[in-house]
Amino acid sequence: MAWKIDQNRPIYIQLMEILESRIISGVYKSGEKLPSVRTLATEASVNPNTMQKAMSELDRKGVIHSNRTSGYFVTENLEIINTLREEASKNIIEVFFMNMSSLGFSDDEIKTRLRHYIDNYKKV
Amino acid sequence: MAWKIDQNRPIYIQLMEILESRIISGVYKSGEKLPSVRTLATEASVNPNTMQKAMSELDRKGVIHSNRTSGYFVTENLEIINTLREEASKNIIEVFFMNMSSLGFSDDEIKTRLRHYIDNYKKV
Amino acid sequence: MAWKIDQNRPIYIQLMEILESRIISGVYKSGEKLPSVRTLATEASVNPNTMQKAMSELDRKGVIHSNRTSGYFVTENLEIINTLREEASKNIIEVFFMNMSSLGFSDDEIKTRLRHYIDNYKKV
Amino acid sequence: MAWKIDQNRPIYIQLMEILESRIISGVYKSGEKLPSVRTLATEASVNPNTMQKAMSELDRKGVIHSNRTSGYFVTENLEIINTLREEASKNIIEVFFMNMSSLGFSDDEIKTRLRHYIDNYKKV
DNA sequence: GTGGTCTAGACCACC
DNA sequence: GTGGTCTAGACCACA
Repeated sequence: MAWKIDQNRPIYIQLMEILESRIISGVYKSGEKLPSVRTLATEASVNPNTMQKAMSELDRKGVIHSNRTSGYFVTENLEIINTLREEASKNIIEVFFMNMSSLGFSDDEIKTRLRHYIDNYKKV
Repeated sequence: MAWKIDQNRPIYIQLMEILESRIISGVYKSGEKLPSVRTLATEASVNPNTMQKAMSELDRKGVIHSNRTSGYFVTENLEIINTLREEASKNIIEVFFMNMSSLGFSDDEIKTRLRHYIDNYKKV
Repeated sequence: MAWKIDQNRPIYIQLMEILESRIISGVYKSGEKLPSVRTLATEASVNPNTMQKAMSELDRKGVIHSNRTSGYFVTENLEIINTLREEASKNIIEVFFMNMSSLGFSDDEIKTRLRHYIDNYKKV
Repeated sequence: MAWKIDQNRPIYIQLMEILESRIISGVYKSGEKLPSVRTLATEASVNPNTMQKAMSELDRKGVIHSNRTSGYFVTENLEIINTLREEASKNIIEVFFMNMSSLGFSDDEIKTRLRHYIDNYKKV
């Protein structure tokens, strides 16, 4: 996922989401060192202070931790990462059902269409 | 769906999408008169010309048609509306699988989580 | 033919053309009385003086003649009408060939297409 | 054909017609680059937006296509150009017969006069 | 320099 | 009042 920022929502929140998704997907693996705040800020075209805020929030959540002098590291606690993973999954699924409902699809229709899609495109 | 416009994509395209989703979901029903171009433009906070362009494109697609002096009407051709509906459905489902995949979920994991979600929240 | 006036050419010339075409086609028959200048001017939405000029020019050409007090009449001389007819015919044919030529059609192509059209739409 | 615009019909439609006739007649050949929107607009003394509309409609019809940054090009699809050519031809012929009929010429008279004209002016 | 999009403001025909 | 068209002027991404 690229650094696509929506100006209408707090930027540091969006930075957190992107970093979390990279951790979930394994771009940044458990125990690995993250790029420096300055590097990430440049990459994302945001102020380093904003990136710093995002990372200290992630630190507070236990997702990453700093070694004071040597930068940020992804947590070694796999349970935390797993929780992120579950939350992200549930969130995407909820948004999916919401999108379908808002177009007037009933739960049954959604299930039918899902099954149809899986049978045609995700066949084993 | 409100008139939430992303400035990075052509506005008239997004207006078309929003109007289509309203037709799909039945906010504007087959054969019904739409609000006037000017009214919709004001609602969406865009220039009337931009809304006009969106609507004439929808006209060209056959989704709506104009009666010159009496406004725009949703097509009576239910097949066209149904096609829109099918496309929208497929699109949402594809985005859903793409989002899950980009977080590292395998097709099997996605199915499992879907089933779990349905069993817990969409039980009959 | 209606009173369709092109503002770029002299109006009285166009009025003459329209009146002549009505005589050629028999709307106004040989020997018949024409509507009054004032009536025709109103019909055509032009100044009565302009219509008057058109008609006195037609008078000069011998196509119509005035009885001083009782208005204008189409000439009884069928040869004059016939000449008009021949000229109009030739003119339309010339414009036709010019139009085709200006689109790049050779004389042979034009003939072929004419024959094809006649065979399909003007069969006896 | 010059840029002769009739103010009573939509200008962009007439621009389309003129551009099409230039393509049919080979002024702009298949695959060739057209002058820029702005250049053509200046030539025709119309607003660039109006010319833009004409050209994007021609794009939609498949007659020309744009390379975004390098301008518009005439389609390489000769079939499309040929279709334009056939339609234009048929249209001119129909107008010709209509004009003759409206002057009171019967189909047989039209044929006779055509033959006469061809024999005298278009002899091989 | 190219096409593409958008806004602002105006005028038209139609009913 | 409706949609439709046009002009003027501006900004953008792309190469």
